[in-house]
Amino acid sequence: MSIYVHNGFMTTQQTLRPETENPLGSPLGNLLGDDARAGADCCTPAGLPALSAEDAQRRALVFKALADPNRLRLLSIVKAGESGEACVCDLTEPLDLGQPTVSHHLKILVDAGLLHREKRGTWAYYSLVPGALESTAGLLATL
Amino acid sequence: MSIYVHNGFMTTQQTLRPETENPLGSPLGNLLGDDARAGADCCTPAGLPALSAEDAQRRALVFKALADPNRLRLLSIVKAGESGEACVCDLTEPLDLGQPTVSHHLKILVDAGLLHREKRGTWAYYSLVPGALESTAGLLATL
DNA sequence: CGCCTATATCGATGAATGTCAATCTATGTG
DNA sequence: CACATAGATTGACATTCATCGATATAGGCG
Repeated sequence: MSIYVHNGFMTTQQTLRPETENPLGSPLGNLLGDDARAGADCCTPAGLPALSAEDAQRRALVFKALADPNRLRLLSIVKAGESGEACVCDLTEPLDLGQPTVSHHLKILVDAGLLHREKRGTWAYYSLVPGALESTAGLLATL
Repeated sequence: MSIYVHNGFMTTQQTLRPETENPLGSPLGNLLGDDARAGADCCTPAGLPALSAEDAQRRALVFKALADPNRLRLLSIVKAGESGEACVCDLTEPLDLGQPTVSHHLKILVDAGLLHREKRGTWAYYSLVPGALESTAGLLATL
């Protein structure tokens, strides 16, 4: 049994555009979806994965946002700021990236629910969403 | 090549590094570039990034391994198994992916230091590296 | 030995991603 | 109003990635 006949199509690669509102809800809003099964054989037949495809997709969005060195540094700089805020002009130079690129990265972090954006006057101030990093750590603990 | 000898011990923070040295083809391969532009009007000068480029790169590797829904589900299944193990035949079906693809994902997770691979007879058994998820959570807390 | 099974690796391909230059939008200021 | 500035958006390009089919390796069995 179980010759690897894969008749599937795009079962795993749905496009998830950050353009629109998050179709899966806030990536950090929800945790905990599991059911564990077990059995015994050569391996465990293991009916269903402990993590649903949707839940995995939602969590992967957050980790995808963290999967870039420049975005990690952006978070780090924002976090390290004494006021807890930073504007784009603060973030462009230390990373040695162009302004559009930084803006793009910041958007990804905002979409992932990690950063908050507040525009005051001409400047846009970014700050860590309270508890976001802790929630993300929770995504790992509840795999 | 191959033969990843992983001396399985970790020092809380920094042990999730793959054995392979990365070529670092990143276009921003510049650090310590002290180009300072005079006149900080808008925001706090904010000094240097709290996270070095190398550290960010290393951490991003781990998050990159987590940034795929199928890999998250693989981790979940491995973790959910009562024996703490799972072999590839267990992991191929629930994800509805081909065997080479699953093997590829597993390799990425092993390289990231998240999974351990042990071959017994014909089968390869994968298990969570003890403390790996906690260490990864630590990467977030110490941004 | 030859064959079967389980897993890994290779090569190709289409999609996603990071980056920049150019441009657009909004909010100032003279 | 004209003009300058901060930031976002667009379009293009090169790189990386996820996936597959085909093949290679390696252990088990007759």
